[in-house]
Amino acid sequence: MTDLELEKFKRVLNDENLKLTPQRVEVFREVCNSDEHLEAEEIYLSLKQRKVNISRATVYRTMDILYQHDLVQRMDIGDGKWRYEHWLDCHQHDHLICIRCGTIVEFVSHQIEEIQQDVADKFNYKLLRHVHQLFGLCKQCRKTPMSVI
Amino acid sequence: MTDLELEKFKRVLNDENLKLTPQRVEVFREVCNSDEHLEAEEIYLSLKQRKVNISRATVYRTMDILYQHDLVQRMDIGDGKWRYEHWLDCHQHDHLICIRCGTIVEFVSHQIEEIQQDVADKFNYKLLRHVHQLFGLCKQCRKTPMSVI
DNA sequence: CTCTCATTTGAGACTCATTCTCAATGAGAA
DNA sequence: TTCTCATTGAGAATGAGTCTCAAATGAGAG
Repeated sequence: MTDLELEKFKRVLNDENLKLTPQRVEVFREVCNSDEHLEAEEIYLSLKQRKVNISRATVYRTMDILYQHDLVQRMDIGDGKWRYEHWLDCHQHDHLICIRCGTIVEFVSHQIEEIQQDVADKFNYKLLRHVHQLFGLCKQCRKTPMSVI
Repeated sequence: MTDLELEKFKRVLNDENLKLTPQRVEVFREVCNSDEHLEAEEIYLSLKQRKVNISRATVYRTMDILYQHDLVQRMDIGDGKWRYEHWLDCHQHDHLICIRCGTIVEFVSHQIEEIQQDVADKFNYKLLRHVHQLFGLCKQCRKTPMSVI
């Protein structure tokens, strides 16, 4: 977690009249220091392993604040769980997901972004955000026959 | 529900050694006769209203068969519920969703499809399916000030 | 048409991610 | 340091979806 990140978090808490608590800082640190797409439960368990005992409720509540204020990004790959990734200084990107091993690759296409905007314009929608996920088999997994699953 | 649709369903059931039961037919009919993006619970309630009492479990089980065999399409807009739409003779399309009123518009872009394929190729993934959703405000809702929510 | 039996159904228990409740604690303004 | 609300933790509650199991039933065999 960089100073910049912490500062930004403090500013958000301050602007929203929320308190800077050790629990909130630890949860934010956990997400900042990982490059994975983390589930709330994983964050909870990582903290626990580091002897930082914070309740699940607080983890969920903090992730909500972080998400609502754009300090983290979240995604849902259809299994009913949110996955979070740190987001500061990151540009928008989309995901390519291996349905067998779960590997997630990030991609960016300005061309697609332009077309998305055109589509929204065409239907008179004000475009606010999007979800774009490609599901398939990664290099490794496409080699292994399906029967091995 | 067209004869063609029913035939296709019968063929699937037959191929999979599944039985043709009145419950399965009624659930399939319900989806075929709607142009909405239906939740399982909505299907259950619509049937109930028509005095067709089928248990939730059977609705869920039938939707699963239909989805697994490509007789319906399903989508998840991030609220933890699957929404189903009938699919026969339909080409692939994506969705533009109003975050205020929930209106869903379908769109197709061959250009985006090509780029998606290029992205998958680039990372050596075998592309199997994708999720592409644009979230925004529809023509009506962008007029109304946010404070009205 | 009847028999047989594996499949299917319904009712309700269960799962699991997430949210809620509420008493106890703590941040931070004065 | 005091005061006051926001925050926390523990566990209950929620809700979509799945599972269990006894009873019912489709459909092939005779």
